[in-house]
Amino acid sequence: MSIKPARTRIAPSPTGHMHLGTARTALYDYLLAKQTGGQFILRIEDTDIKRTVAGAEQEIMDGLRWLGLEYDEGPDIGGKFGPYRQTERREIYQHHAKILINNGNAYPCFCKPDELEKKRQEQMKRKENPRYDGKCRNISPDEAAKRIANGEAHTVRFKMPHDGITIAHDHLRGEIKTENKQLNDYVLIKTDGLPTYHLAAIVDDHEMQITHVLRGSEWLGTFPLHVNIVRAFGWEEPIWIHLSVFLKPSGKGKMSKRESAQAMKDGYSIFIKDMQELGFTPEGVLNWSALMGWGVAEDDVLNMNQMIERFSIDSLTASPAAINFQKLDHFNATHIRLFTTVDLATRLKPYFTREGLTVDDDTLLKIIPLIRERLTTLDDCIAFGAFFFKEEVSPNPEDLIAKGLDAKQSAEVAKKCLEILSSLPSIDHASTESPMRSYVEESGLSPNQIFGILRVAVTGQKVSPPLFESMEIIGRETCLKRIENAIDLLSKM
RNA sequence: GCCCCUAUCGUCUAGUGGACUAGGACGCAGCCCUUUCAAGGCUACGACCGGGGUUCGAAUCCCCGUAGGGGCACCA
Repeated sequence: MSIKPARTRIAPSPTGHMHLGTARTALYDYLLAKQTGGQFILRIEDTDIKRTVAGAEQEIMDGLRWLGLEYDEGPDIGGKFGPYRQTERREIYQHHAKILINNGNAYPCFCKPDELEKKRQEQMKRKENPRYDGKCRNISPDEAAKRIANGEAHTVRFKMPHDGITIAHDHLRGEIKTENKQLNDYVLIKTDGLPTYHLAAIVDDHEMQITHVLRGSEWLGTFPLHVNIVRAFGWEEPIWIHLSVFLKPSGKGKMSKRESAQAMKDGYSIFIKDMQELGFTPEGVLNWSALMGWGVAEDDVLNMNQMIERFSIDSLTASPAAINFQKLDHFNATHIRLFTTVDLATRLKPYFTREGLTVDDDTLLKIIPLIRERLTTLDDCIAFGAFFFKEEVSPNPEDLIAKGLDAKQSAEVAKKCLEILSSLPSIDHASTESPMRSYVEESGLSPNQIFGILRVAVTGQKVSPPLFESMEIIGRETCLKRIENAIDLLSKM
């Protein structure tokens, strides 16, 4: 369905951890670019030096790559339209600010921060909208030049028209009309010579030939400003798409530090780096976040190729979406079940080794079919499979006692199991099941009681993958040893 | 306070004037399967924010409320 190649960009600020919202916007950017045969670009918006956090840029790049959102151009790989870090583009913005000054759409401002702050306070006291009063709007170019030459600190402000209305067009919301008197003479270049977002983003999007700007709806307020800046340059506008924000699970407000901490306690996070550590998969995270804000009627389990195929900016939704972590679990588990055995084994191995276990690859491959459908997150493999890689297990003695039996009776059951199993040359699934079933029949006990004792003895836990298959993988000697140990434990009670 | 955006099951959403007894997914409840836990299958419960219009006809278009969200920086 592609018309012409789209160039899209994700333009995060390196001010903290990479957020879920960034990931979703990047996903949509990526899908649009790939679908149309265009390019997806990473641009770092680091013009606020005070807020820049060391390592944040790397985290963004790592996060995008982990998600599989490979960018075609970016700070670490370059590209035709670089540099891709705004602090390295200072002259470009200076140049463009001059263009605006020269064509009467911007002016130098010499007002001091404290004096502006004072005015703002007064305006608020008078219940007026805090707005720049235009003091420097009409300083003559000659005088301005002189003061600049004298080294007087100054900013550059956009000269917003006082009259009329600005009509901006958002692809999801249609025409957004704003009275110009509501708008402000925003600062374009700060005293430190670096641009604000308003100038930098507009200039870069144009210079980098971005065709579709996808960003959060928090930019809707300054959207008319941006449109005015584009028009002041006489440039063609990109297609603007303001995505809805994510709300906390209750739907009341954005995720705050408090909710983030609570989520972390529950084993969830809205930070990409955390999600990776918590055992979520790129496939799960992508599928989940994609559907918050993108209306897919049916068949909503999608991989990257399917998303690329089906994505459309026309089916994006404008209303805010409450985060639902249960649904993340669902998508994560669903994608885990879709992985091939080898793929899943590769992904699981780090979680086992992180736990200090030595992983034998053959064993790992064998246990995948047993644990796959039991995993919600990748790190669940510890709960379901750690005992395969341990020399010994240490069951809770209480757990060895079957329901309705006492320790002595349970020990008798364990002994009988040991007797049956040790008489077999091998305890593979095929040869163990039948004699064990016969024993259940004769004993008058339930499968639950007998297999329960055996399960705890062999795996060390009450909940495990299927018993006979597990014993086969653990091996005859180890199984018998573990049952003996269980008998020992029971007889001491 | 001012400006902007949004409004369908608890949640994410489909729906673009008649095909709607409003569809799907998550969750929840029940049943089946079953040696535990899952997975799987089946069934149930569950929504058009309110009020006015427009129209033969409105979830769908308009207006007014209401609610929620976002913004009002030399931050992005």
